[in-house]
Amino acid sequence: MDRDEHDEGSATVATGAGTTEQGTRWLSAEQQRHWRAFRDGVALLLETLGRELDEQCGLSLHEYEVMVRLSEAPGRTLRMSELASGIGHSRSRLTHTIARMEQAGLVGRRACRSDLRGVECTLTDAGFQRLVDAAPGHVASVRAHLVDVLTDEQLAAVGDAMAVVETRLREASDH
Amino acid sequence: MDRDEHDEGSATVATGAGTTEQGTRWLSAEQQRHWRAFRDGVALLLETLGRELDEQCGLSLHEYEVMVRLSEAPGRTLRMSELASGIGHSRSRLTHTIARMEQAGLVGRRACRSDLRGVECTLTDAGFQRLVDAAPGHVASVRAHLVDVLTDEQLAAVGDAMAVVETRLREASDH
DNA sequence: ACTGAGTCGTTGAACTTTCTACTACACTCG
DNA sequence: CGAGTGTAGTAGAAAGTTCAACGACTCAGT
Repeated sequence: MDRDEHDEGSATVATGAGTTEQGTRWLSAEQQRHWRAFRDGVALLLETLGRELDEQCGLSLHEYEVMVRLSEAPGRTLRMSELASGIGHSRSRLTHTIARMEQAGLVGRRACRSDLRGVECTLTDAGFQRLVDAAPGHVASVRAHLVDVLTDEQLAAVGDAMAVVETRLREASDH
Repeated sequence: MDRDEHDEGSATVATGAGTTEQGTRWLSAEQQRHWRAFRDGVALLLETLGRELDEQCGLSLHEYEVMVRLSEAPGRTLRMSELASGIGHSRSRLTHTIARMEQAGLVGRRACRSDLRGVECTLTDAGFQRLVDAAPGHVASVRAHLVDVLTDEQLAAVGDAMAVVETRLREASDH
């Protein structure tokens, strides 16, 4: 075991083990390179955007996302589960997040009229103002580290590709 | 406030607030669409890959990444800080993660000869075998949800774009 | 109406990550 | 040498996330 390669194991792991389950379609060197670049680039980008957002205005990327969704909803209000599925968080996680944000005065909660099981969550004026203050800095970060670093074609390619990925994943989970 | 748009606030947030800091270069509708597709697609993809890996072999994506890096290193050994910076985790986080993995028998630690401050972390045989067992399933997931869903050109475009993003971010932080 | 299955949101415990402080060692420069 | 500065790794507390279980309600079938 003296090689020193990739990520997904075709060479290092498979070679090192002597025999790995046959029939695995490993990634080609090219594919591996791209997958790894994607993985590492995304990790570094998201970490950077999150850190800058936090430095600029004390919000996490998750909280920001919650506020954006609420700000766009009619009446700046959404039900907990709509919010949760919209941003792909568990209901439990959202409950905790919203509880903290409610403490901070960013959102309010009240029972839902039409469905007594439900809870409606509303962005407060203070929360909205906080978002207005935060948005320019965040957009600047997204530009600085993603949008302005790529050509229009590259950004479009990335966006289109990830849209395909997301669509497939959603199709798969809806059966 | 009756509009219902995008993400980064140019219309909803700026409009809603009446006056936002002038001079902000908001994202165009196109750019916003691509950025949002990227963000949501990545989130869903990573969540799916992590869940499948965990179901298949009880490892998190982070642990898997640690094991891959160690498996590729000479002697299957790396110093804590090399490992941490390689995968972009804080040293503290890595300490906790490695402590858990050591408990589980996946890795071992010992003091570094050349630098007495340092600690060398080694993938055990059991850990390596665990990786060998996990790799085919994980590669299958990556194929199913990313690689095989895109054309070769799309994957290359995504990989190249994210490589640029990563390079820029690293340049920026090295001053 | 009544029952049973399913959804909504919450809760508290377990677990993971982050944050802050700390010890130990390395390196540089006078 | 030895004082000062910087780096490696750890430790514990705080903050955030996941998990399993629960109470409350809805809805379809009877």
